[in-house]
Amino acid sequence: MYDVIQLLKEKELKATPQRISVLKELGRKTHPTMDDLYEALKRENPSMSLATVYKNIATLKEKGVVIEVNVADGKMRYDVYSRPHIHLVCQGCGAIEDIDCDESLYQYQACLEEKRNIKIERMDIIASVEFCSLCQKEH
Amino acid sequence: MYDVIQLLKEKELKATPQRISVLKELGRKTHPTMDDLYEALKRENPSMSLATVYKNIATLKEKGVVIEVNVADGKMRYDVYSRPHIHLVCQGCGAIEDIDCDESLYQYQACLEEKRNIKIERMDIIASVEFCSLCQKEH
DNA sequence: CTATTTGCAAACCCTTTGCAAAAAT
DNA sequence: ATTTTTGCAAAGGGTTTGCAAATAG
Repeated sequence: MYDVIQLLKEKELKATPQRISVLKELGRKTHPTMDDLYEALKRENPSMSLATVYKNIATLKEKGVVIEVNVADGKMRYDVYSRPHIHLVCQGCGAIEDIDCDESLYQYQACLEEKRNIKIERMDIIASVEFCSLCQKEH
Repeated sequence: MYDVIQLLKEKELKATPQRISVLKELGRKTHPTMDDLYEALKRENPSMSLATVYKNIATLKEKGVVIEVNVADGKMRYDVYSRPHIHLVCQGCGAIEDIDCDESLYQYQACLEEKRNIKIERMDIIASVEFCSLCQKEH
């Protein structure tokens, strides 16, 4: 677990209780929706405002701490950025699991980046499953 | 170019002028947004309603003719499904280009499908580019 | 003739914004 | 003391829905 206060200092962001708990909650959950986040945060601080969560996410996104993943349904999901990885997305429920790149994928990516002069940010694999290991439900 | 009337007959959908032009327009453009579609369709038939386009897209989606791609910004993009392929997405503008899978990717996908007992529907690669070959602009 | 589809307007949901009060540095 | 952040409520933007009239088969 990263040091939230330290991280905020590095990014020159004020360490408000709201911001601290947003970051901590992001570290706890994997790829929560805004609703997931807000509900959890309100439980620990009932005066937490939805707008505050959105604003904090926006700020953290600008600083490169958080990335947004927008797949499967109309809802954004949020992810603390660490290293390049793949998102495996359940088409049924939108749940997301992180997968590390394997060697062949790294090679494919490097090749594509060079050929097109681009920088690959992420790779999302959208899949359907009979019994979803991501959300533990049938679809 | 596919035979639109024939396709609709196969899918047991009524061949209304609106539906026909939605399908034709989808064949003309690559990954249009709803706005792209609606604006083009209104030009050829000014009484075309936005709701009708949405409803047709929903119907065609159910029948497996059209898939939605939801990346980069809050806007859906639509794609007539043909064969498995990769979407290369420009992080700057959301433009999408189709790329065919190469052999190593097919292998990776097959391996992942077997290991996890899933069916991969598509793969989206989100990339940033200095000069976007997709939208022909700098980001 | 029957079932589907259209077009309009209203509703919906998620996200963003403006602003004055509160808090961080 | 200055600048950022909060919380509220209102606005925004894309998408969906209810319903009566029109149309396809």
